[in-house]
Amino acid sequence: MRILLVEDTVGLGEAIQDQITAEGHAVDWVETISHAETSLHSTHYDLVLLDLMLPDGSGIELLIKIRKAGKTVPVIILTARDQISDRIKGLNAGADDYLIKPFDLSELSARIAAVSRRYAGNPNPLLQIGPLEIDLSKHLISRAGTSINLTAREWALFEAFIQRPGTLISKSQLEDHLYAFGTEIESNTIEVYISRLRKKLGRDLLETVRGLGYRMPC
Amino acid sequence: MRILLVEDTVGLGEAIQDQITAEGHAVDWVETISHAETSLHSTHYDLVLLDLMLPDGSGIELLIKIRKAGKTVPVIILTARDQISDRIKGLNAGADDYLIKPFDLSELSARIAAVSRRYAGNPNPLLQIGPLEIDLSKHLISRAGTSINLTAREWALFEAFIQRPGTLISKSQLEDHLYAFGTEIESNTIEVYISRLRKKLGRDLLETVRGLGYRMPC
DNA sequence: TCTTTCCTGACATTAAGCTGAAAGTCATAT
DNA sequence: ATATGACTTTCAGCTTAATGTCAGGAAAGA
Repeated sequence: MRILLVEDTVGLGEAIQDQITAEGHAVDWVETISHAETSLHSTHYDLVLLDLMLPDGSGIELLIKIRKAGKTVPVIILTARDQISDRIKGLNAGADDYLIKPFDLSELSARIAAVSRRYAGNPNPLLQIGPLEIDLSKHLISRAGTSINLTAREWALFEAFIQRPGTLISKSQLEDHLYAFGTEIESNTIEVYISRLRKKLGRDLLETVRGLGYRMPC
Repeated sequence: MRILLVEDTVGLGEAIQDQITAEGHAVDWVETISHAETSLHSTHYDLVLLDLMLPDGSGIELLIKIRKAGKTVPVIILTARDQISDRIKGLNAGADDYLIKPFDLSELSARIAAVSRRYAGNPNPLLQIGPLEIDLSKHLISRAGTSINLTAREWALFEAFIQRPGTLISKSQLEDHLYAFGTEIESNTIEVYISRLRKKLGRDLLETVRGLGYRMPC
């Protein structure tokens, strides 16, 4: 895989570069948004690692530009813990995953591996679950030809089930999947979103296992 | 295997870390409950080694939290000899094994090996018991293709038998398995649940040993 | 037979989950 | 700036399922 790393903290940038290189990927490391744009124009990347605090602007802007240009390259955002609201913005803007700084390099490797499995393996994975057709890379769902729109949160929740079909997933696991570390949820948000997903995608898409969690039948 | 070591005695922590690392496992060593929680949130562990006397509380509390969150990660408790009553609490809270300090490092290795055989060996254990197929990780039971739903309590009880097939298990042991330390049961609840399990899973699944307990034939 | 232990249907109570709607956030257009 | 609309979160009332208890009957052992 060829990876573009956009990060202006030199020490962290080097560490990430070393790690990824050691795993056999090709890394281009740039420190500004403008350099990143240049690189993205001239080269095809399989993955972008994007810091949000950059000298010439916010990484979010770059992400938005990338998506507006119709590029589907997966983007993983690297963000500091105190900018959790960025997470939402990023999800809305089309990020694929998040890492909260400081993070473990092995954690980064795992996410990269996940992305490479999800995308590189089959460039346009079309899942079929029941009557639903799901295009993971484009965040599109359709049933019988008509497309269904999910909001960022709804998609994030749905994704948790897609990744582990048939598996029982507890509410706290779902919270971990939806919310950045440290975010406290003090209501039945998960239940509400389960309800919305069912309404949009079909009542029998998600099975309740009372007291334990939810499961999407394979 | 990736192992989380929660231990605040520096000397002991180092010794354990060295030993485990030498055996090829990955160890994350933290010294407080709050750090342990952080790590558990961000990373998947195959095993937790948990000291009970920690600067910011008792390891038991952490263990209870882990189990309440529905996580089944195996936990081995490291405790001093004079806190044996903790042993009871720990077992009730869902610990998998115990080591009394001071312990031999080779003893620790043996326990870790046992756990790794039990869990990591078959990541998706599919048990076959009589006509039943049991997928432990997915909490699924099926007989002749049709799936059977168990409630949380029923599953917990069934689990006790799965873990020790062929073994005679007394009613009080089953109560210990089902109920948190301190919960008093003043009725024939266990009998009722045995009855319910038999109804759902088959009459001859569980054998009554009058006056002593129950046994699941292997 | 008598006693003890166990089984199981029924039921009140409690807990978990569902969902419409209000309130709060944020992004974009005016 | 302000308004608008989309999305998110919380709340409250409701529905449904699980739980623990009891009681009467069945089975086992003496």
